[in-house]
Amino acid sequence: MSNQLASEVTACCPPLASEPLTAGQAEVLAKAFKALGDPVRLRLLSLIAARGSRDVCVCDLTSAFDLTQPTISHHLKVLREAGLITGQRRGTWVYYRAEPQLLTFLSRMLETSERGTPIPVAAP
Amino acid sequence: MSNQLASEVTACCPPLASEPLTAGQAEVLAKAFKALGDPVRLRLLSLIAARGSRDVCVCDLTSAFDLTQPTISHHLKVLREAGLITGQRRGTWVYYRAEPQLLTFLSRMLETSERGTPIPVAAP
DNA sequence: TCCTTGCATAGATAACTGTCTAAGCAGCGG
DNA sequence: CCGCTGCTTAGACAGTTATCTATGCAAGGA
Repeated sequence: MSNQLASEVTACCPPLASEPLTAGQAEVLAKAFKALGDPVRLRLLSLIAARGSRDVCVCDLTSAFDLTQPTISHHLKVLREAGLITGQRRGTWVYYRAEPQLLTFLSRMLETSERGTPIPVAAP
Repeated sequence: MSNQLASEVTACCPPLASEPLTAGQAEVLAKAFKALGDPVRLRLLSLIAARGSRDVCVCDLTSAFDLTQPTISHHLKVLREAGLITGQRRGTWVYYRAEPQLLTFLSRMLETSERGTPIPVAAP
């Protein structure tokens, strides 16, 4: 799943803005961005990623939301299958941590030549 | 629409991995990532962004896909409302160009402290 | 003025998704 | 072995979305 992304996309690697994507590359990349396209998953990912290499128990994540535990589990699965996080069982609990390589990769895909321009407070 | 993103999110700005997002920030960011979560839109954006400040006629975009013109128009609208591209009519044709500021902003949101690690070719 | 071309909008429909409840599975402690 | 806790899976359902056809609108040329 994550390997699919890696194998399909490793060869390419110039940012979006430098040359057009092939249909195959776009297909694979879209899965990763789609996983980021939900506010609950974005918050989950930020909660996990903000702890770096110290992984997080699912029980700590569920308590941060007003959603049932199966719903959180579903979102974690989506993030997992996108390759953005990995889970590991230790005893009764399951711990997740972020995959910084894919995050870094996606970050570079969105880079443009236009550096140093902060987002405007308001556009005309 | 794009202003909503700007106003909600300008104040924050540390990357995902540095501190957890608030629910409001996640809501707004998710809209932008959701727009990127479709292979057709990713290819459209890359076709547009790859030309930098030289904008692209819609007619050139539709011919690159095996989809009807209204479908392409729909995807362009999604990208437009996400603030990723802007359109301008000149005579009979409509031309689009990318908004590098938002792309740069999203890129920074995905940055991690782990720099310089390329994506692996295959994971175990 | 009318016709043609380029693009957007409207409406319909099949497919997907986010959420819930219910049930199942893995460990651990009695 | 039994029951409890933490998490995942299954199934249902409402809301969303990607695509199409049909239509509308703007601009330019005859």
